[in-house]
Amino acid sequence: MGNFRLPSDDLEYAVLGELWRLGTATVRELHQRLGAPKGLVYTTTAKVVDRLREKGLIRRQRKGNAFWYQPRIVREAVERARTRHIVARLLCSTPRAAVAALVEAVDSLDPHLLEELERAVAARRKTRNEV
Amino acid sequence: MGNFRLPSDDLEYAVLGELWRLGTATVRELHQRLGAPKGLVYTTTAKVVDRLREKGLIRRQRKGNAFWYQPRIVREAVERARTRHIVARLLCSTPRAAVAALVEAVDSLDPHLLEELERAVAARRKTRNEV
DNA sequence: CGCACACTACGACTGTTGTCGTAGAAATGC
DNA sequence: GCATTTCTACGACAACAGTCGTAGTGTGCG
Repeated sequence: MGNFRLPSDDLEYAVLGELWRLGTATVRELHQRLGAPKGLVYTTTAKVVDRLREKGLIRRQRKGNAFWYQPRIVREAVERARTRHIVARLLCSTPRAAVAALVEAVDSLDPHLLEELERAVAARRKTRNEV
Repeated sequence: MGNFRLPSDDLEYAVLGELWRLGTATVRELHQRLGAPKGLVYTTTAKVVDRLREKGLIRRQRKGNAFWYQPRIVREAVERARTRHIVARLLCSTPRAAVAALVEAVDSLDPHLLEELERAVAARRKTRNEV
C-alpha cells in the first residue's frame, strides 16, 4: 500500500465514500450525487476529486473523453486509520467521560446504533478472548 | 450560555481542557503545561489562548500585571456537542461498519476502555428503559 | 534612574479545505 | 466547418489553525 495522507474533512470523505460505494465513477456522476444536492458547482466537485488524486487516494483512467476514477486503497484500512485517529483525539483528555459522551452521541444519533454498538463490543470481546 | 464556536482542532482543545482542569490559569502556566513540552514558543500558546477568547470560550481577569483566564462555558456541554458532531461525521456513510471500527479503535487505544465502553452502553440502555 | 525581564497585542506566514471562475481542449450536433 | 456543450487544468480567494516574530507596556531590582 503506497503513501497517502488521510483526507481530513467532510467533502473529501464524502467523495471518497461515494467512490468506494460505486467502485468507479466520473466527476460528473460524483457531482450529481454529492455536489449538486449541496448547491455546489461542477468545478468544486472536480477540484475535490483532483485533490484526492494528488493525495494518492484515488486513481483514474481515460475512458473516451472523460476520466473514470476509482479508489486506490481499500476502504477498511482508511476508515480504521481515520477512526483511530479521531477516537484518540476524542479520548485523550478525559477518557472515561469521553466514552460516556460517545455512547450518548451514538444513541442520540440513532437508537438502533446503540444495539449495534453493544453487539460490536460483544463481538470484539469474544475475538479478544479467542485469540 | 452565550454564543460560541466550537474549537476545531487539537491545540485549542488541549488548552481549553487544561483550563477546565485547572479552573484558572495564566498563559504562562498553560504554556508550561502544554506549549513548552511540544517545543512551542510562548507567544504561540498566548495566541491560542487569545483565539479561544475571541471565540467566547474563555474569559479573563486582570490580576497584577498578568491575566487569569478561566472557562466561560461548562465542559460537559462543549464536549457533548463536540462528540456528537464528530460521531455524526464518523457514522454518516456506513454506520454499521463505522460502529465496528469505533469499537476497534477504542480497544486498540486502551483495552480497559472497552470495558468502560461496555459499562457505558449498559448504563445508557438502563436509563433509556427507565425513562 | 536605567536595565532586564515578563506580559500582551498584533501582524505575518504557511498549509489545508471549501469554493468558484476562467481558459483551453475535446467531442457532438447541425 | 462552426457553434455549443462537456471536460480538464489551474489559478484565486476566504476562513481557519498553527506557528512565530516584533513591538509596546509594564514591574521590579540594583
